[in-house]
Amino acid sequence: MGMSAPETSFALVDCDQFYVSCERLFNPHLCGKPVVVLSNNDGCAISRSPEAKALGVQMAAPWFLMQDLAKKHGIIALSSNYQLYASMSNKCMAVLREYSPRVEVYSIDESFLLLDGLSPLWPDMTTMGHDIRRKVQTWVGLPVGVGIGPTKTLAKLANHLAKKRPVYKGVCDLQSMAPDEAEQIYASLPAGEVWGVGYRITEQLGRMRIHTVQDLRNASQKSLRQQFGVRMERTLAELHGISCIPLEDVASARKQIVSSRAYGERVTALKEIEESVTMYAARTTERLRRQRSTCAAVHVFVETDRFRTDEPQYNNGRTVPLPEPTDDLRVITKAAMWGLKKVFRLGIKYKKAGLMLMELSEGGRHQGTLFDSGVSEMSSAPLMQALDAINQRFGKDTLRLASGLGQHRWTARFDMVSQRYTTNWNELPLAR
DNA sequence: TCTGGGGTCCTAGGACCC
DNA sequence: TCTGGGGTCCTAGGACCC
Repeated sequence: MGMSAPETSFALVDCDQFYVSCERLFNPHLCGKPVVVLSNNDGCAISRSPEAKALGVQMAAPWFLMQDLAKKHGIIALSSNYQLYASMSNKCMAVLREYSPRVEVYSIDESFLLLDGLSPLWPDMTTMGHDIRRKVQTWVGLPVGVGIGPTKTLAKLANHLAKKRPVYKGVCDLQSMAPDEAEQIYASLPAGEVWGVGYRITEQLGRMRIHTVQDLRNASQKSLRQQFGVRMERTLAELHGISCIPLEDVASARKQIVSSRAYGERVTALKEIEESVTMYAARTTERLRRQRSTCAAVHVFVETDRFRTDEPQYNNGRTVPLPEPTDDLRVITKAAMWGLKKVFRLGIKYKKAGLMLMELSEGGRHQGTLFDSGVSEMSSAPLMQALDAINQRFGKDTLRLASGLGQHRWTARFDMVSQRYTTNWNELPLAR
């Protein structure tokens, strides 16, 4: 009798075209039509409906280049609404936590679930996968795919199969397959589909005649390690079912916090850049406090338009050490303004500016007032519209949507009986 | 003429992820 | 005219130390 190794198992649950799916939930007229969600300044398409993908809209495609295509096929383009997506994401994650006590929220639309010890609860894990799909669809209204495997890398790959190959109907469990069946699938997948194998490495692998996932699995561990480093070595082990990337279900504090934005129009005046950097200081400091950290250095940077290759480029940044670790907005803003003056040059057309909080440490001293500028005066109109749409769609008595705006938590409530909105503004408990 | 060996810390750059 | 924003980790090389 052979002892079977205690095998660990992961699921990756990921929402299809997350941003577009959220928008469709609030506006069902968008269903079945080509839809894209755009990035800041309506720059790039960052989420595409299947219909838009079929028309050839690529991920991160510059939207101004798609105008003809959009007009011709009636592609609907929407500006992004992150507060809404974050809210929907939380709802999804709450459903997933009913399936496993160990959930790692990997991104706004993806979670890893540790499945160890759960198999007695289900006839098989594919059944569980379909149950997850059904429940998220019913309770939250969003379509998800489920991939299952003995490592996170294989669960990711399985998730890709679940979404791309109709035969799986949205759930793919690599662990339920016979080894030769799995190998056939690996031989049909390009190596670039593997988590951690990006554009550059795919190119290099191609030159080594490594084209498919199966080719990669058959490659020599030593030579991969030598050419690509320890991360690739780990990826290889994971492809062989040896789990070496653990579940991180305790969210760790950020090591750096960035806020930056490209300007809609190019900017030449210091004053305007100062205004935006003041905003970035407030945003980053809020996040800093939310995770109860302090920072010991502030990095401010400015850039010209990198796409205007016909014009001279200027990229500069300055790291300003702080006298002591702090989360005081006044100190951080002051340091940022000082650094900005050091990198600002007259006569340059700036396209982008940003701020990074560095050398973060957890705990530490929290002091001062968090907000002294007008960041909280964001428009609540889009949120109101969204709330309206949710109510129309679900017809419930009341629905609540909370959002952090500046130093306040804003909660809107819609009462279907009285047909009235009520809003609450609460002080956000950031400082201890 | 000859020009060690071992260690740490820091930074820039590269690659990846969503 | 118009091209996103926010992260992580690893490595190589230089400075510096004894």
